[in-house]
Amino acid sequence: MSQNSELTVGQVSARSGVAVSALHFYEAKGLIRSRRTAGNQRRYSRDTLRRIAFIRVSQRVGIPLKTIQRALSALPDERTPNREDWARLSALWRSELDDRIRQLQRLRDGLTDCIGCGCLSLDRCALANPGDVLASQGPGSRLMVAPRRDCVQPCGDGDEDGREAEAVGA
Amino acid sequence: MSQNSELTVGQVSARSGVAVSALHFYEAKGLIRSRRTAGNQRRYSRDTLRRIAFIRVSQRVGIPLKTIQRALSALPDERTPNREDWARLSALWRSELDDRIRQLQRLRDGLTDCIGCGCLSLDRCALANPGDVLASQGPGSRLMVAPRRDCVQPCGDGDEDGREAEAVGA
DNA sequence: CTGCTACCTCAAGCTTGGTTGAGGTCAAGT
DNA sequence: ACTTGACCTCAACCAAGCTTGAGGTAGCAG
Repeated sequence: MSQNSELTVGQVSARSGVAVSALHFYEAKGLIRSRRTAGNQRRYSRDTLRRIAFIRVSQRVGIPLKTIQRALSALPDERTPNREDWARLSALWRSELDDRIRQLQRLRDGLTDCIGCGCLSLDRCALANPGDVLASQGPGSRLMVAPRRDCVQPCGDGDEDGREAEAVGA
Repeated sequence: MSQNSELTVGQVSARSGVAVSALHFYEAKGLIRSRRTAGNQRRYSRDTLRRIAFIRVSQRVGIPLKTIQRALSALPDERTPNREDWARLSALWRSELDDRIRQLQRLRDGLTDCIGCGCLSLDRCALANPGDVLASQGPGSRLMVAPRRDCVQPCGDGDEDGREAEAVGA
């Protein structure tokens, strides 16, 4: 058995539930590293599993791989990361996560109001989060709703007219 | 002025903050519709702004465009949607949003524990959400973490060994 | 009539996060 | 020696959600 404390790519895949191709991909992106055998095969140290765990958790928080990579690169090189290292890293996402939860909650509350009034006026309802730049740091790629001007103003006041000036400002 | 209650694409873009190209895109995907002038230019009815508002909100909830499209297609054709219509639609995302908030909260709590122990053991920590299939319904495209087996088991028990059998199943 | 801007179409390109496939090697079992 | 399975590389492809660019039209001002 290859219980030599080193793992093959297949073993890592099986134990992590991450496809081999994804592991290659992560390696290409610098998220994990491997030693090569004489025959050019990858061998992973056990803490790679922890890296992968971190990657998966981070993805679920909604962090893009690039950011995860940057975070991981803060781990000590040539020393197996210890508890504290991982704790420090995990703590990084904590506030990110808090933010995202708060955003969604605001969105939900707004939406609830909106459901009540049915107007979908974004002045008063859901999207009315001016300065909500961190918003939509959603997973995947760009939703990037914020940077321009997040706010649509469909309904003026009553139901569905609204000609409240072309105050769109360039 | 084209205050004829119909809007040009540029006006809609300005008022919604959505790029003209994106509006074309939405139209191609069947999320919005337009009338054409004799000269083949698009003219939008005012409720289009509300549709766009709905689209943006939905995206922030993390709903993919295709799903949003399906939802929008439930709106009455050839009758301007009223409050109730919009309210019904918005309500659709309500539970979705609740789910996502709950997921993130669980993730946060798990992560908090994890920060304490620093082990990043996904048995006990953050990712240990078996059967969490709805998870990672994140925006953007696929994070699709769940369908296979979401759980990595990096650390056995102590710190960084863990050879708890190759119980990886299949 | 010229010129300008806003508009049109269609195709190609971009980013993220991978997967799929072709063509070839390594390592182990018989 | 041969076969099998796991592994290797590299390029191509996928889906979402757009943007960019080329080449052309519409419509208004002067």
